[in-house]
Amino acid sequence: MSTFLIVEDDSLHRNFLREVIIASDLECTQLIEAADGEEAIRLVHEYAPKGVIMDLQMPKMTGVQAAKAIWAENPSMPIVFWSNYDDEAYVRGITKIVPPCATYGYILKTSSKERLRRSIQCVFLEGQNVIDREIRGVQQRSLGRSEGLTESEYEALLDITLGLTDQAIADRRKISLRSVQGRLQQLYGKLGLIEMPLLNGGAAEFNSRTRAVAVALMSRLINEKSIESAELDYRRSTGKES
Amino acid sequence: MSTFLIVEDDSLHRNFLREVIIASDLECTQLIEAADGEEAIRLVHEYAPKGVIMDLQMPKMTGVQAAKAIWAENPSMPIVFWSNYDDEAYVRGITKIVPPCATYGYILKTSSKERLRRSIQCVFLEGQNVIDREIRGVQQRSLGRSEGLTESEYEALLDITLGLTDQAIADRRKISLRSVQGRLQQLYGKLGLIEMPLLNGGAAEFNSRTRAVAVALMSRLINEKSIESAELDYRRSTGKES
DNA sequence: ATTATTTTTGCGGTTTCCCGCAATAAAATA
DNA sequence: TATTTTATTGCGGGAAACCGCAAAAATAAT
Repeated sequence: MSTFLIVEDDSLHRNFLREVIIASDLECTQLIEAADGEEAIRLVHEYAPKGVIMDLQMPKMTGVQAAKAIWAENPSMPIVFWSNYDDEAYVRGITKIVPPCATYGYILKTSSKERLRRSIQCVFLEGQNVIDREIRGVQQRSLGRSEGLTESEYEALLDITLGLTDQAIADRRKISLRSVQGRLQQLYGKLGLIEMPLLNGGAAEFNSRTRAVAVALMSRLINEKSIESAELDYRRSTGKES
Repeated sequence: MSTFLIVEDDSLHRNFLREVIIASDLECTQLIEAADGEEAIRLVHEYAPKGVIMDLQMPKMTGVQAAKAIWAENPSMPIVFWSNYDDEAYVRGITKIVPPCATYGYILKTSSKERLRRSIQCVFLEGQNVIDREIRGVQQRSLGRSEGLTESEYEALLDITLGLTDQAIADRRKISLRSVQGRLQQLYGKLGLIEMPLLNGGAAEFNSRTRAVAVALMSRLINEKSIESAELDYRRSTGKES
């Protein structure tokens, strides 16, 4: 007997997933459902399902975080991520935490029912990793003329997005003040903030720091969820008040 | 004969809406659908439906913008917004553009089928305005100890979110540099940025400017979509390159 | 081991931001 | 109209941020 877990907050989508799984020729004898990450973790614990299929965007806890928790206990658990977005923030988050032995899939919600069904079969039956083509593009998408961001730069981006000062970042990352500024400089360059030739002799139009956040947000390098988890992360690493 | 228009990018939700409308005892003889704002505007033009029901979050164009365009030509068109979010950014956007003579509804996607059906009937049959209770809360929700933001302050918030410098804001809004800073000061206060007593004698932990953006984002005062439309707005008001 | 390449760091100077104090100007209220 | 309240502006100083230049340190490549 095999159990599968659906993690998805929208009930319409949950029903849809249920249908697809039933139609997938998995020998699925039990189907359990969770509406958010915490519940998912609990249910995995309790039922030890054969596989999980989950939305990335959920209340309380990102799918990425939930997956991390699940994999922490159960590194080989197959997980299919079914998401609306091709945000770099998500993809980066996942590829960073997927254990070598785990099989997983990343399917966009715009995919057809057929494609989703096939992908589910590939992951849960064949143990293959399946990543939608559109996503693979994101994995090494270059932003404008430059290549993607370094881990350091991405970190710095999150830090300024949180509103930290240079000094605070320096303390946190254990590097000098000037290094922080160096990384930011690098970041600004890659985000294409420095090219404006300042046509009119007037003052600068943009503040690099805040503009960087805006650009990153608009080009989906980061998103609201990633800000929230960065915030939690920061809180945990400093004052331990929840 | 009466026509209704569904505007929604997610096909599952579109099907759901179709079902509900059909079950609503509207004398609906024709049901047309659009997957994004532009298409919606076109279809309204072409079919002159009796009413529109639309998602707020869509590709290319926010529901708010689409509604604005529709109401510009057809100020009395009844529109039901069906949205995932109770973001202040959306609510503020809508209440700013709804014409006095228009009837509209704002229903959350978490509402039950029944409630949605009833709401649709109220709007399209009875010409009532229907706003989910959870939303009404947002309309004058107070942020922390303070009341909501002024229009000026909200504007300023968007401006710094875009990454504009104080000077650029001053130019744009036709006020002095110092006024901009005054408004920001006000904003920082309302966002609760100034209370940290700076426990350790160390340097400031947060940069007010960027921190304000982070806080606003996390408390849903603004969202990604509102940034994007603010960006367009700004571009249009200055260099007119698209 | 040696040579490239990248990162980190320091110095110094300019710009921008942050904000208290206080005088107008404008708007709301009595 | 008189009075309160609120918003705008100027002044001024201290704190961050921004950034070019260039040396030292750490990494990667040959």
